[in-house]
Amino acid sequence: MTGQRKALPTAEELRIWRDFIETTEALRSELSSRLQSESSLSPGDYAVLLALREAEGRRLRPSELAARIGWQRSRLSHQIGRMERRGLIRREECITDSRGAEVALTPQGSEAFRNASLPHLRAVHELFVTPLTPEQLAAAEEIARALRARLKVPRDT
Amino acid sequence: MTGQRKALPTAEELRIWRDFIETTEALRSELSSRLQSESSLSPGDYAVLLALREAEGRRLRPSELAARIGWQRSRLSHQIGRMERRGLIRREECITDSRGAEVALTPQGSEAFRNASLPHLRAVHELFVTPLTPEQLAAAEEIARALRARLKVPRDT
DNA sequence: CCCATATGATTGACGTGTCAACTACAGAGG
DNA sequence: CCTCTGTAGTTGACACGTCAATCATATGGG
Repeated sequence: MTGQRKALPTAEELRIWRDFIETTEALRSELSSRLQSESSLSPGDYAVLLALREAEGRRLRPSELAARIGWQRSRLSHQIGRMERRGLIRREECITDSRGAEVALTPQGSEAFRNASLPHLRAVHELFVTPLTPEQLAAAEEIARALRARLKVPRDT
Repeated sequence: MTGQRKALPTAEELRIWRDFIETTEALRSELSSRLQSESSLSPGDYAVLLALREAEGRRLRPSELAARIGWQRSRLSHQIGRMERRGLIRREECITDSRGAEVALTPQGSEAFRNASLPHLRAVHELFVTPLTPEQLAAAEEIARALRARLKVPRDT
């Protein structure tokens, strides 16, 4: 009833927004760069390998894999192509649906993930967990929840 | 004295981390998509246009521009090339240093920014400011500060 | 059985980001 | 003046992401 929906951020709110978004971007970028230099894996590689390791039989249908990591199918398809060239995963035909495919972890992919995992988790601890107080960590969770709630809504008038 | 520096996140901390990073990524992606569909500008375009508008004479040396928005020069150079093709900015020679160049806002670039600005700020308000309580907004600021402090440090042992 | 449509997956075009060369000029020292 | 080194900026190769189009097969209705 107040037209708040169309309101603009104040200078202060805008400053916080920029700090916040730039910081999370820098954080992502630093994690990505460490993962790359320590393990020759991109964050995308890591996400795919993680999902496959946790999957029944270390294999998944592309659609199912895409759903689990929240990607669009075409993005995954490109990623799978790149990973297959490097021998991290293997594409196989699907028995129950000849339109479909299956993505399977190779021994090399499995090993690459094992080597990457520990350093990556340490980096997450160092760069995200350590700098925050327990209260801030809890606040981060609530902030994420609040933001996510608004994002899911299609976009009201 | 406790080996904490090498510690791993707990399952709970890892969950929070994933929620947090995925949410900020989704937020960035939504903002980007709205900017694109409402104004045909990418976040990169917007950042460059904003910096130029705020610059003395609406022009900047590429290095100075890169520094202000925190980009590497090569990234900016590619961006400038794309924006020049679309008529948003213009490259000019630099009088005081013949190695150098200057990037100047064109009337079209200026107008594109004007058209993009209001809807973009509204989106920031809607998707970031509105969903958070004042306490959460303050907490977001502190969290960003804490994370940034750790990131700046080169990387201790 | 055959067709219309839906679904699984891939592809190509293109914008974007990083990294490592590379070009061209500036500026200091001989 | 000349060389040596540093700096401004660009470029090319390649990884990545999105979008729209495409291909092949599945599937339900006549």
